[in-house]
Amino acid sequence: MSSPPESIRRLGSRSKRHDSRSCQTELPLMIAVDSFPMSRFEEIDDRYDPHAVERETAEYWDAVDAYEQTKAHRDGEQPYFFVDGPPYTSGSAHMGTTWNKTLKDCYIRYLRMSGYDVTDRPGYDMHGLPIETRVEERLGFENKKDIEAFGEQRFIEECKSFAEEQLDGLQEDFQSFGVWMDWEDPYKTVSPEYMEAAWWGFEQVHERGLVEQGQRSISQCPRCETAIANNEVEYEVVDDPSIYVKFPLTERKGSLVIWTTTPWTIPANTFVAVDGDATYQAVQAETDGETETLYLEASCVEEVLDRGGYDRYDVIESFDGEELAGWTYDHPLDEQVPNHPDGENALQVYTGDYVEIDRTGLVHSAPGHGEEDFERGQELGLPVVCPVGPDGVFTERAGKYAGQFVKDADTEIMADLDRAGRLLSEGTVSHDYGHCWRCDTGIIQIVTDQWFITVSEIKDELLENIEDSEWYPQSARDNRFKDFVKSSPDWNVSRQRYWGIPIPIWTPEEWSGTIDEAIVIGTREELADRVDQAIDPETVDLHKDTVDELTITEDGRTYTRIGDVFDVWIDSAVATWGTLGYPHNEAAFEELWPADLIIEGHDQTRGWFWSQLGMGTAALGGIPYEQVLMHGYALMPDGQAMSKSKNILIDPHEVIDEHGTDPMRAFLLSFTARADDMKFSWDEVAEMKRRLNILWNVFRFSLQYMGPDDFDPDTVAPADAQTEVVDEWVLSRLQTVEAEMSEHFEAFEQDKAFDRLIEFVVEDVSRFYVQEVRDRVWPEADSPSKTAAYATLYTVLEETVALLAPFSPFIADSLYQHLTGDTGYDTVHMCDWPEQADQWRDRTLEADIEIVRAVEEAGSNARQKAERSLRWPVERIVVAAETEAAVAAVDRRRDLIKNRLNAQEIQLIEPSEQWGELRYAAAADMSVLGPTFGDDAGRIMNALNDASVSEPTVEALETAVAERHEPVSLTDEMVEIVTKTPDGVTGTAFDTDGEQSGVVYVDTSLTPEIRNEGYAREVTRRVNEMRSDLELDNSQRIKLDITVDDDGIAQHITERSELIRNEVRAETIGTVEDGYRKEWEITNVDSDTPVALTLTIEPVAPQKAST
RNA sequence: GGGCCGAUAGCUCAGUUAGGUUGAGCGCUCGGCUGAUAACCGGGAGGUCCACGGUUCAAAUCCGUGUCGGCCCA
Repeated sequence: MSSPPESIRRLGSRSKRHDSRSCQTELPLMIAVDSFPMSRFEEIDDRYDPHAVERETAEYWDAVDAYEQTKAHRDGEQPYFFVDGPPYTSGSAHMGTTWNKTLKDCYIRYLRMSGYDVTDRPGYDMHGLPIETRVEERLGFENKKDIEAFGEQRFIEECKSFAEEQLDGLQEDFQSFGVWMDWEDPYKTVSPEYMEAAWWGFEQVHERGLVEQGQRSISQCPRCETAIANNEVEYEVVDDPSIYVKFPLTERKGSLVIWTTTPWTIPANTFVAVDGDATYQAVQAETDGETETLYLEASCVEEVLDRGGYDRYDVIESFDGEELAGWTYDHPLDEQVPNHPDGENALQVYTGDYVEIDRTGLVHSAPGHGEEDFERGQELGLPVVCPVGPDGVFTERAGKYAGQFVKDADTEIMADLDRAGRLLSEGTVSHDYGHCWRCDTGIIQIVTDQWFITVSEIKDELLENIEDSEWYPQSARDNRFKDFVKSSPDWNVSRQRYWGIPIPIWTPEEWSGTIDEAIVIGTREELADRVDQAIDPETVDLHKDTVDELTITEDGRTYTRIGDVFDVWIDSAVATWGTLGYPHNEAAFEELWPADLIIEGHDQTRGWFWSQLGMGTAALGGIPYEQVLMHGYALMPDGQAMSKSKNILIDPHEVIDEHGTDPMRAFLLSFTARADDMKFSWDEVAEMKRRLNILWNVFRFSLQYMGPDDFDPDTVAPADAQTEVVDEWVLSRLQTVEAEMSEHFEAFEQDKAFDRLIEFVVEDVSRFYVQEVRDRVWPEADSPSKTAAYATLYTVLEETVALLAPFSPFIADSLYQHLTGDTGYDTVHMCDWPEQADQWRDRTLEADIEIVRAVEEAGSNARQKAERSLRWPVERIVVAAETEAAVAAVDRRRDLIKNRLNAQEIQLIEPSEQWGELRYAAAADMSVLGPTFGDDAGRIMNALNDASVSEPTVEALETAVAERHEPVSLTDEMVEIVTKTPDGVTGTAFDTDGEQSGVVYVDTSLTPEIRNEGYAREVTRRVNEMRSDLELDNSQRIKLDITVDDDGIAQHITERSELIRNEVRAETIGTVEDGYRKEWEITNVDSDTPVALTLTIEPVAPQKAST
């Protein structure tokens, strides 16, 4: 993505409330939404309930026109032309579409926040055979004749209303996914404006001389009676005949042997192809005493003769393939098909580069059917005979088979060949065979007249234009896409159907067949000008039923429209200008074209990515999109493809019902959008909900204090407050996260951006910062420390929800409203994307805290080993730092570590020093000691085990052994040095960036002071739990009664009663007769025995508090 | 049959650009915390990095072959 203009970048998030251009200023809205009163710091629900949040936020959006305002807010800024790839309007949104639209929404929201005026018109692909077949099914039609009987016009109406119906469903689906696009004004490929865009594009292509009519071998669906595109062919395994046929040679003895799975193409046989470089053999084969000569490729001989059931054979001669060229043969069905292909060059052997050496190495070729056969036949100037009609029925040309459906004639053809002694072998084969993607009918290859855009003529230009686009990932462009473009044939754009954009070609009576003689119409206006009938270009519909009536008379000749409609891929191919209403509206096209960005799945490489390149290049000489984000496919949890027809799918609505839209979106967006497929996972969606809940809890915590304390974020920014180390740290982290997220977004890696954000919320804000500020916000009295914490939290939260907005727009906006009330924008989606502020970025501090956290982790591990809970202070913590970075960080952040680990003192040991209280011992390795010392080894081992030395060296151990045993010479291999800590001390190593950085020792020795503090905290914790049981407000005062069944402990508690009173907001500690009583058990730390503790609390009536 | 992509802990994914002791979250398990609490924290177990072969001192990573899955093509 390119950078937005400076003027936009400079609008930092902190200044946005004073942005004079905000809609809020221009459109003072009367906001009074009963269901969503957004007064600042109002408490939020106890638990994050996605459904409630989404319902309320959607209502709120409607009430304040949030989408419209957000769009208007960027009106006139730097334009960003995003183009929506139109989903096809048959059926509802599946997980793949959901992922696709969610990605689009995420990037559009991000781009808007980054300051762009983004085009966001959604589109729908509404023409084409799939809809026709669905409508045919609905109406119970069998074939085209039913449609003709029903009436073209009525049928087109039915298709239109079916498509509109489906469109409505999709619109609802997409909105329920929280996608913000211009749902009021989608582009529809069936509208006259849009159809005109296709006409216009086609006319441009024609003017470049790239339109022609011609014969081609095409895939035909005999039921739909139309050509279908290669990518509309679905392959399925079917059983077909597998026959070896002898073609009798005319000028020499014997027969060529060919193999085919389509006996019905033999009537059209025109030549036999061989591999010029292969070796063929003449074989004398014998069966039942009769011999015959067969010609086959050498490596195929044995298998074919075996299949033919011959008793024996001899190879009598060898030929290069080249030598066979020119041999002539009799048509194998010469009696049954008298009018078979014939002529000077027909019924001969030719070389062909499509010949594969399998089966027989000789290929039966019928230019009237197969694509390769057709092309080779054209080269050779052979006649093209196709004795099959568009409905798959043999024509008169097929002789005795005329009137039969081709597949039905297979049996008879094989029988006839057999009778003539020309069937060498007959069997069946299971193989992939093409079927119509809509009606599942087996396709046939036939040659018919079709209209083409001759993209093969501009292949170099296509490949050059590809270079003008950036793909994410780029490898998809350079491998997959280029390969496809290199091998793409001319584009057959004609379909013999009804529901499509009519091809705007009018041909005269007695037309010669050349394009020069035809008329191509580009616009509605031109149509109105030239046709004989009076039509209004503003209102005319362009569908087949209308335009087929229109004639053109020029220079005394009358022209009628050809009957065909466009391949539906033409429709979406013109989307970049169709979506702008071009050519009808010129201004937007001039300003915006080509598209800045398109986002689609990798199946579109051969679909929309290609069709747009082809059409854009042929019509306008350029690629119509500059950036492509190509994502993967949505798969089932087990990695299988989803399939609607097999009912193997995850319905997005089911996911929303179960977990909510925001968690689903977060899940979808947490995957890379760069080509990899996504496996759906229910668990991960639930996990996303849990993570969003953590953010929810952070808000709950913050609002609980900011509200009652009347904190005013508009008067205190962090820069004005007395911020402390953790405040500065979390603000620095925020800047880092913002910088990283922007970087990832620019690289179209929203998944990584999202990771950074969630990690920040969970690890830094929730687990560290909130824990750290709790003590600061608890006291009721105002303090600079508390204010700084609020100001920090406010900034962090406000920017965090902005960062979250593209991912989970509902919860982000809901939290934003709770935070800003009526002081902010009406929606978080109007905010500027938070940019990092250098003033808060402090890398040293961030690195320090990383070390602090590593020390803390090791410290809490050491505490756990010593079984001393965090509630209990420890006398001291010794950090033996092993790196200079650790020394510096621990030294600088002593207080923080003290606080986090509840220690009274932090002692720092530098790498050059040794902690004097440590001792070292050795574990002997007997596998080394044994061979070295023999009998003595056991005694040396004992001496080593008893040793306790002050330095971790072999020399020190030698000395120790010498004192207990006798001097010996030890090596490093003989011993492993182990550390012995003083009594009451446990240690755990810590590391940073994978490097061991030191050891944290915790001294758990008890002192009277520690006992006072520890027992007091045991009491406060339990009292506070009881306050929670009673659901008391934070400010509620209580009376407290403490009874403990141990005089020593009672004494410790008494000595800290002041602390307890403050921590639990108790007015008095004494006898409470009538309160909430609870029995507890605490542990006497000295004797490790349980002690009964009874606590009673009673809320006191609030006096008119002065606080 | 061909092209492209993927395969790493029970699950979802990092790590592959540039070879150097495989990581995270979830789940499981043990423990802790308890004024955000249906939240949160710490410890632990858990791996043939799909298989085989090659290059290399050294391969999850590079090369080759194969298997499985996905997309596209025939």
